[in-house]
Amino acid sequence: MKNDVFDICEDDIVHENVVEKVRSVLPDEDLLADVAELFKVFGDSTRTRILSALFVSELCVCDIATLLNMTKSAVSHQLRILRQTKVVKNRKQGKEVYYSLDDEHISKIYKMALEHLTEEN
Amino acid sequence: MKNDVFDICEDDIVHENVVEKVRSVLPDEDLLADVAELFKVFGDSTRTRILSALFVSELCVCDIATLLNMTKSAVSHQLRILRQTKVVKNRKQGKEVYYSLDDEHISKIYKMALEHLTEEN
DNA sequence: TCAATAGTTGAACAAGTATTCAACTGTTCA
DNA sequence: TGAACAGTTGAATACTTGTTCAACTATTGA
Repeated sequence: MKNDVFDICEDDIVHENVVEKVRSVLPDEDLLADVAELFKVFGDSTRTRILSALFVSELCVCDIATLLNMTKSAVSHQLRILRQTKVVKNRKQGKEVYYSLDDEHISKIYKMALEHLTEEN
Repeated sequence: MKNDVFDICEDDIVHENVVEKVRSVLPDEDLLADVAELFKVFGDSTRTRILSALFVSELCVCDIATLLNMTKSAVSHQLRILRQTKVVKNRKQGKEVYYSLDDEHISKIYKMALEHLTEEN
């Protein structure tokens, strides 16, 4: 049987008081969108590989491409995303561009996730 | 001008010793993929909104749908993802299914991200 | 000055994903 | 028993996104 047109819950069944309580303390929608954007940056294995490399040492694009066995172009595109979100910074020296981590908070979040996945309890 | 066929760095220019050092301490590729998968779950604003609601209180699907102004179907699809990744758990009571947070580590990571975005320094 | 290399960028393509829609299950209650 | 509602699910659609490709800039060194 088909659902009602809007598939919306009935007013007398939803827990109105609970919903209102939650709504009143919920963070701003824009902030939650920012949280999602931040996590999205880490939600790609190419970028997590780049980041874990940069935890060890500053690296140029060529180094990273070699390390990950990817084209410079593909790496550069991902580095742009990491740059725009202030996760990495870069400096130019001659023909080469060196990348390193920019943000300490980000590192902590990332390492916490790694610990979460590696520890057994 | 066109790049060379594979767009790969020249052997004599890449910093071989640095690359080898980094390669030797880099976490396992599968683990880094898991990290990315974990973050991907948080990388959607619908899911971050669901999670921040569940931080406040256990809620049924109908409550969440009302709170987010979404269809039950859309919410249910996202809850499935959160269930499969062990971020939330559920219990059935009568016709209703109640969802709550499952993992304490996850909560810490999430709250750290929120702090990171809200504090100014 | 010009060839060679590092790196960036925009467009195109392919793969992945969130939402919608319709149909379905399971539970309640009259 | 059957109508009503909560919730789930698979397929379709629309949108997003990572990689490739080709062309481009900038710098070095011969």
